[in-house]
Amino acid sequence: VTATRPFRSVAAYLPSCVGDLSLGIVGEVFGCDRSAGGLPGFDFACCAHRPGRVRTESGIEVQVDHGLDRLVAADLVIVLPPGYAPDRPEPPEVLAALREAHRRGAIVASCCTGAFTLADTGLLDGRRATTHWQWAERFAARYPSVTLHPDVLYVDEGDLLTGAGSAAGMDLLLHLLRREYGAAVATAFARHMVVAPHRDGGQAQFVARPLPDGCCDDNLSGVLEWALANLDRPLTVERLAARALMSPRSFARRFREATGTTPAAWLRAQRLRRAEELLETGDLSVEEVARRVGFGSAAALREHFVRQRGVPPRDYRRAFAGR
DNA sequence: AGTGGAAACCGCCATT
DNA sequence: TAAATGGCGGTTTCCA
Repeated sequence: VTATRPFRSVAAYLPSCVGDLSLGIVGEVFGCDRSAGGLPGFDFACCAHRPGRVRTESGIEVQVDHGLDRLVAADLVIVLPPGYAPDRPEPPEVLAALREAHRRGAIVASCCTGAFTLADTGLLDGRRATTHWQWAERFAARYPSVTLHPDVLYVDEGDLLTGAGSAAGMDLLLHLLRREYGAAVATAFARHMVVAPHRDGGQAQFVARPLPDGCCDDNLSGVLEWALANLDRPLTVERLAARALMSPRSFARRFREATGTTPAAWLRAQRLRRAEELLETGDLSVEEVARRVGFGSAAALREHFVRQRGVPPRDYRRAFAGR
């Protein structure tokens, strides 16, 4: 995982009746040339079992020029979901092509119920995965050897990634871009598409559970924003809870409901993310970076950085220096 | 690398 | 009665 060269050749697999939004997202990210803005360009292809016309879920006809051979040759394969219930598997040749692409070193990702296709290949056995919450129960029953995480936005298993609902495909792709090309590139893509630069993979699929009574302005999100703006300060659960006008116990509970993680883990992730940006763009010393993002010492930053990224901060900076 | 103190996490449970 | 709350304490994790 440490030394993967960024992917360049991207293939999307379109089942019949492909979901419009998933297709649109991968097209928007990989199919549109943004190299004028200094962003990486991709060799993007839509692939189907057989080249020809494919109708999307909403009835739009798409001309698909490529077949499975192009899919096998890609660095990154994205399995799109069919618009119908994922009851019948894709043709065996498709599953074989996905396995072959993976064997050749490709990253294979799925959106939404595309996870069913991915699971049908057997590649997900013994791995963690997610899918749309609506199909989680059926998925778990059909693929007992896959560890399903039904309530996260996406799951990164390195060479295999699965995204939840179709819009979470956006989060999945931004995460991939961040992983392979760095925070600056991912943020630039996000800015282009005018979406939030990053939602963490562990974030709950139900981010804002609508409350029936009038109390829709829960101050949790406000506190999170405040925390982001004051990352360099020592932020304890107790202090955050006080700011949210809750007891620490309730705050922790509501926090998990809303974000899927714990306050400390979330804070750590945000701090690491900010550190990545500073390392990529500025030339601050590692000590200074650690101070600015709220780590008590450079050693603490280094340790967490290595744990999450696999490389120490200096190497990370050097790897992205030329971009 | 090891370590001691502090913070965080989470199940449990009484209370509202 | 069902659901939310928040305190308690055992265990884990963090960090200087």
